[in-house]
Amino acid sequence: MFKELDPLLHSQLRLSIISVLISVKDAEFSFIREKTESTAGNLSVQLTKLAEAGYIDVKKSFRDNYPLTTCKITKKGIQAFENYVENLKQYIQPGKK
Amino acid sequence: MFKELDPLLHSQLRLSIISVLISVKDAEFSFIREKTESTAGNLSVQLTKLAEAGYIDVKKSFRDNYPLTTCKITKKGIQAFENYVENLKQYIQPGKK
DNA sequence: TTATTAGGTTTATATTATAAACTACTTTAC
DNA sequence: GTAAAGTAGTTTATAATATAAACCTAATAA
Repeated sequence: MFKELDPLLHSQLRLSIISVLISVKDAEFSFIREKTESTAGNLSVQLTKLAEAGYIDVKKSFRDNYPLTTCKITKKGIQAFENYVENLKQYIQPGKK
Repeated sequence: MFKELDPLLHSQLRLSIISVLISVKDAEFSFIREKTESTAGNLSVQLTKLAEAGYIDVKKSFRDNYPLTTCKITKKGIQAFENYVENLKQYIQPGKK
């Protein structure tokens, strides 16, 4: 009856991250942090998980001598997100086919 | 930016339960168990949580000598569900204001 | 040169979800 | 009438997650 909700996406913070990344080319750590209003530690952990799953690519570089982490959603990530949203509809549109 | 997702509803099983209850007058434990494909233990725990939050009413009776647990969503539960769905849209409809 | 800030990561703790074990009966078969 | 199996759950223990606190390294400012 109910399709499984990808546990990696069914988390408020990770879903926020993907939601932010889906509509931009890429995003910096601090930008994602502001948008999602998360702590750096939590964000770091969740970005790592999403990266390990292949949902995002994380690029580490330097800018003005400081480390800079940039994230970009992958095709797999987009696919997973779209699938998640599709499955979720079963839950939130009761009665609909 | 992102509104908080009610942690009580942002759980696959509890969301399934509410999703089932929202479209029926009431439902028996075993019916919910079948629809949600959950184990009895897990279901019992999650029903208790939803009841403690006032999202559902749980009625215990007997039928044919066996215990019978019947659940019904409350106004508060409906409200919470509608609110949850509304907030969730921010996450899954990127770009839409 | 030590104090503060940037930009994170790692580790520890608290919270959740899930599964396994248990309770309290009832029915069926011997 | 009593042992075995089934119904309908609850409780407890364990595994998985999320979050926060502490830490790290290097850069800049005082």
